[in-house]
Amino acid sequence: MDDIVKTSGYNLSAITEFENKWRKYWYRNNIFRSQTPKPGEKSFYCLDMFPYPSGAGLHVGHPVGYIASDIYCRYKRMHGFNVLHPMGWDAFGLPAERYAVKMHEHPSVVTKVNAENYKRQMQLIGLSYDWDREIYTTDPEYYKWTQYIFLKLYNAWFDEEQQKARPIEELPIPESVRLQGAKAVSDYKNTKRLVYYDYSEVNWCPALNTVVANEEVMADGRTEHGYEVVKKAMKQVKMRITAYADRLLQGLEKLDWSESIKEQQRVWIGKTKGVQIVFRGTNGGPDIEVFTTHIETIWGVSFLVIAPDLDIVKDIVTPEQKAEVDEYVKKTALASEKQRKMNTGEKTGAFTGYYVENPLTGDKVPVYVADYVLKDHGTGAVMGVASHDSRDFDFAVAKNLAIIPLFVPKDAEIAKKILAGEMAWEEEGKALPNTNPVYNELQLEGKGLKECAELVGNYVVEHKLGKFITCFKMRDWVFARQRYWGEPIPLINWEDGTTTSVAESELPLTLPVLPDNDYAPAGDGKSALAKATDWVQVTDPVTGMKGERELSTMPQWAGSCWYPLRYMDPKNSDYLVDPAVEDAWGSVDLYIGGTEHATSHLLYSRFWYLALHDLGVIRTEEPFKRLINQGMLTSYAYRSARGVIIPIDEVEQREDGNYYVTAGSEFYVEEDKDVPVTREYAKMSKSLRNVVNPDDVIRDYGADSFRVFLMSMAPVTDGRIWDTKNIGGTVKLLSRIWDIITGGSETGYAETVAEEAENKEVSKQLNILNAKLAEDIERMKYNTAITALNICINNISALKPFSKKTLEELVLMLSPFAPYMADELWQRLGHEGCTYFEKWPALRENVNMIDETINIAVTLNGKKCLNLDIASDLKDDDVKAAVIQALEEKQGAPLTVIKSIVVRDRKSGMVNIVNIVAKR
RNA sequence: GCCCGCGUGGCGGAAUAGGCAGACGCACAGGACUUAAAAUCCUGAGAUGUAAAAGUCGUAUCGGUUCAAGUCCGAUCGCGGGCACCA
Repeated sequence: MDDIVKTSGYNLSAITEFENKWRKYWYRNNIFRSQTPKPGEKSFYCLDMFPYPSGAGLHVGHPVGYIASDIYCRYKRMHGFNVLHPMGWDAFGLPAERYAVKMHEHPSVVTKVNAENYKRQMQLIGLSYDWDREIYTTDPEYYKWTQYIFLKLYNAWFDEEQQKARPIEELPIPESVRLQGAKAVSDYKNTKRLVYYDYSEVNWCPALNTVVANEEVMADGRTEHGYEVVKKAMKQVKMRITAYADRLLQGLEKLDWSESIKEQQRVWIGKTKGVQIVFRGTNGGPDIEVFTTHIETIWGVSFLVIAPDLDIVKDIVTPEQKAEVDEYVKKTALASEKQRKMNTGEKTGAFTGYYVENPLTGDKVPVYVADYVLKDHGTGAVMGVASHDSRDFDFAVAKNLAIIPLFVPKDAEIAKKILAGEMAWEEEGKALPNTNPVYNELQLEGKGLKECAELVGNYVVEHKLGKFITCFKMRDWVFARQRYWGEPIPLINWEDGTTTSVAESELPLTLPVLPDNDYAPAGDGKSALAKATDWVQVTDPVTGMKGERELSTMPQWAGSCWYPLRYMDPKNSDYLVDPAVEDAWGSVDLYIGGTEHATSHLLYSRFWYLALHDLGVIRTEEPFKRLINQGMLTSYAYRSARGVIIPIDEVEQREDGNYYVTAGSEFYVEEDKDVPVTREYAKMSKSLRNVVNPDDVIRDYGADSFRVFLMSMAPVTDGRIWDTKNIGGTVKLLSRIWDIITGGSETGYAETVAEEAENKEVSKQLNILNAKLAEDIERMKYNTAITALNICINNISALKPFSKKTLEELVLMLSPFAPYMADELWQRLGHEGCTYFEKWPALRENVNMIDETINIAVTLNGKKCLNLDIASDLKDDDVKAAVIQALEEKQGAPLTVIKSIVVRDRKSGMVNIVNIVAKR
């Protein structure tokens, strides 16, 4: 493996030696430590999404983002910025708890072991984290503040008028409530808090014996580990994130995030505007309100559908239909999330026997229950318009209900089908004639969909039949897990049915150690905490009333919602972050991580910041100004003819280009020795035996090569395929630089010349490199930055000897990418300490960047026909004349020029292309 | 089904704002050095064509705008990601 690194003095033993040396130097001297910025000091806050430290350690894919941010930070540092670049551990979570259950050991033990391993690997790579600011979300000194924030939100309500959270004491209590006494007032407050209890259906996972969040349920209706999820009503702690729907949506506009993440959040929030309209009950029965975004189709309503789990169902169902409806309601309630989703397309339902009246036509409309209508969206009731909604169409077909066409498109074939009731039409069309008086009063016939929608909507609102409303798809956040390994929720439920919060002074409310170290859930959906009876049972010292602590813990997202704040002031025991310190750093300037948190962490975190800002707890409103999502790293995986997955390092490529199992491997089978294995690529995973560990790569090639290689493969945001055998090009580049600087000297550096004696071209090339690096690092295109380094080396390597200044500048420009080597060379050049604190080289002045003659392309009538050398200082007219002369010479005939265009490079102003349009 | 993104040599990728497509690297071939190999250095290469040139074709496909299109517009196909009965 190590035969690639064999050139010059840049060989593996030397690399290992100096990398170890500098690693010790950096971390022992704490050179990456940062201090709170002083007034007027330039600062930069760069944050990596902190990892959950799993037992497997880092594979080579994880550091893509870490190295990307590290290069950026080192570059910023060299530009005089005070850089905050911290790292910590999102350490609560299921794997550690499962391990603890199995081993009968407190989960903090394995958590610590795993995190230490991650830290070791990160230091191996040379990441410039300030480890003095390391945090664990599981540390009581940390989760004390998570609980503190929880209490702030619990003791707050959302003022719709002001569109902001306010302390619960400021909640206006209606006179009618006040008259009913203290208990009524308290209950009223509880319905308004940002944190509240709610009996609601949750995703219940029987296998894990816990509740999981919507975003943890995959598209197939299972958890990410494949366990089945069913619906179950439970009393849950929830957070009122929906109150912030509008602000979360609007806030996106100001953020420098990828459009795709913003769009995912927009879709998740799911804002829709429509009309809520009342269908009057018949025979004295209740009215039903529906929400629709297509009020213009109200003329085509042939039925109404309500969600089976709405309370109103039992009030409207007729005696004759009761049996059928009851059975349907029961069946849908039992159906798992998965079954429900599998049913897409096939419509089922039951008739309630009840009728309502269409407010515009007066028609009697039958009411059905069907599970394709969701209780939580709008009013949980929709108007069935079979001809203009594909779901309603399917339902109408299944139940043999009327299909009333209203709009048809120009296309005659389609129009015919719509009129025949053979298909639903959901796009633009013209309104058909109708005998309804209101329809004709509004003169809808012949008008388009949108125009009709406006006319009908306004009519409905003016006549007080309905109102314009806005709906959101987003639901409130179920903020509880029936698990042990999470932050305890600081609430107490008393025997009189009231709930109080733990006093701030009692925080942190720490997790109790459980008897016999038994961390398995207590069953019945209760977390393992139920077993800590001493901890759970509380008695009010004043009244003697008994109570029980909330048994569920916070979801894993809790700690990560606010962690950027804590890094600024990690040891503050008086407050989560000193406001002055928060002001000094501001919010995160650059946040780097994967896309998998698009609608979870990144949304929850924004929600907490907004609420905390409203309540005056923190100063900033948005956590992350710029977000970069690194691409996924995949790796090849090999499968033998027998279907066995072969580990990546036990496969070799033969001359025919195919891959075979290496002789001597335990997977080697004599009969198959000439049967190629198939190659696929996939995310690194144990089961595919394609995991590459950075420890191994660094052992074989050094950390600098690992860093540069990983960054050279593709832009940070793109996916990439790891293939160790391609690392040779990177090693070669670094060794060429090494040779240029050292010149073959054992401990010193190459022979140098005075600056004036150096080849003029060198200055030009260094300036080109410098400008290119600045540009590429800023937009995080490290692959082209490394290319620029390569080009520069190619262009100057034959121009030695160099000045010492040149050698120094090269080392400094290399430093963010390959810091170990840069520091070693820096020392060889006679400097004390490391490059981390050095200034990035300035562009050299008085360097002639322009050659005397330049080569230009000439196109005739849009087609390239020749290249021409011209003096670089010619004016456009002279260029044209020269070009036309050259063309005429080539053709041997005069040219009738119609038009001529001289294109100059935007930056240099040099002629690039000349295009001549001539008569043929 | 809907939304978003992307299709460039054998491969990873470059072309930042419509201006010489294929930079740079990997892999490959030839040469130098070497007893030999490795390493290193030099040279070559989109396809087609030619003795070599010239020429022709070429950024998924078809069409359009433009003096000029990988880049802009329209349609089609393919791949990747997200959402998924949200009325």
